[in-house]
Amino acid sequence: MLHTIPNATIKRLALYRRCFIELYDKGIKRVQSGELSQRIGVDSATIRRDFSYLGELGRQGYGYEVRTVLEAFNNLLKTEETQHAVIIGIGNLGRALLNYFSSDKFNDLIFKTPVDLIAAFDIKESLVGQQIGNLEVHHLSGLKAYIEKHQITYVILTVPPAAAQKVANSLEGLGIKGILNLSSTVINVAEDIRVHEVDLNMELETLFFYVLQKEQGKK
Amino acid sequence: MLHTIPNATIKRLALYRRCFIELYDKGIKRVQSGELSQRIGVDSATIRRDFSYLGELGRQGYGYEVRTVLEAFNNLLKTEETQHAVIIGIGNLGRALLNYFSSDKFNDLIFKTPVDLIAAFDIKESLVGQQIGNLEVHHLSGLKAYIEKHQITYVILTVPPAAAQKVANSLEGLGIKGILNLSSTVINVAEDIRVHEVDLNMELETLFFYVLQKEQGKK
DNA sequence: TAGATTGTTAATCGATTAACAATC
DNA sequence: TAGATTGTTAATCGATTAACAATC
Repeated sequence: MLHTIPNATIKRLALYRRCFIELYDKGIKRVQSGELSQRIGVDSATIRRDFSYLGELGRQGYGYEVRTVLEAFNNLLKTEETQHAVIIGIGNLGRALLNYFSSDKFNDLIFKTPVDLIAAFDIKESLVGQQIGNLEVHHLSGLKAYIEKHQITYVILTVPPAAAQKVANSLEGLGIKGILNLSSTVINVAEDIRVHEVDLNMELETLFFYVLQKEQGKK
Repeated sequence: MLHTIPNATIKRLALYRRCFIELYDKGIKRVQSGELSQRIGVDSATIRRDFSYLGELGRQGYGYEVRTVLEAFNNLLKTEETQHAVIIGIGNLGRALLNYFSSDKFNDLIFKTPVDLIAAFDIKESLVGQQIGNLEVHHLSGLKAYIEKHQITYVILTVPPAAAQKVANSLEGLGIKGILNLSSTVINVAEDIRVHEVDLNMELETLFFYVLQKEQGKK
């Protein structure tokens, strides 16, 4: 096992894990790199190479034990302190994410969730106090105190674009490690906070550019 | 101008376009590659190289005219027939996307939208006939007829994971070019349909893996 | 052992970027 | 013209993958 995982591999880890959770759910006990390749569309040599960064997970002439690989992922996800997250902005997108993440069904050896979502925030008075998913909505004014008290390290940002930078500013210096930014605008924060941006508008446009390119290739 | 745009460039095009729309909104008339680099975190040489695939957009010693670049993007987005999309699955995520895409504010020279979202589908009888955003919800049973009648080429898929493959199957052979798959599961469709997958759960996990890696690098 | 698939080597491919000539 | 920044060349870097030795 080498100890620096390349960026290209990191980007595929979540895909691998989801695939193995699906296999586990289906009761499939082992799988080979060639079969995985077909399922997820990644070259089998790339898969073997990627897995080798996580340890020697397979057995020659046999393949990979589903359970062994899932446990390797959980070891990777295991951290000294539990990681807590809050979500800010309870519009439709915020609600969708609350439903994904607040279902506390899995937290055992196989299905450890990397981050526990424990609270929701919004500026709208009418939402404050409501229960959505299984979390209570707090007012944005209490954000800083909450983050400090509960040692929050991750933030899911689903506020409108115009509010994003202001909220992002208020997150600095509180020990936040990462922001999943779904606000459709770039935010600037201190270097020590990792921002991962997803813009669904851009995703549709990227799909469109790919199709366009493919069509032009034909001519 | 070269005529095959590399994959790495295609993945950045939407980011560039969004940035230029923001600049235009702010009334900024020109911009240089170095300044762009700071805004979006892409090396200035990469930006110049990427732009050169779209034509000679800049002027030496001057930079890029914001309007000129936006027009170049719109030429790229311009297609012989208008591209229509439907959204399938009107849960919270579906609603969030409806609000993004059904606002028909922009469709001029500067802000051409690549795809027009024109209808929504769900299997729930209670939603059918309702107006969400500015679109009407149809019953899923009418999907095939609708796609054929209105020459739909793009589908935004926001159904639960368990329903995704079945819906995807029903989309084959109808002229669909691309699917934006937000259903949190891999779908298998014919080769001629491009699938672009976004899983918000995986995105959070990827952020977590990046932070983990960064922390381990420190030790 | 024989058969099969992993883990890894080495070659190939594509993407990034430093550096600078072209040129506005 | 002088100054500046693009567009592009060429070098570097990182990712992919064919091929196979290691080994279960």
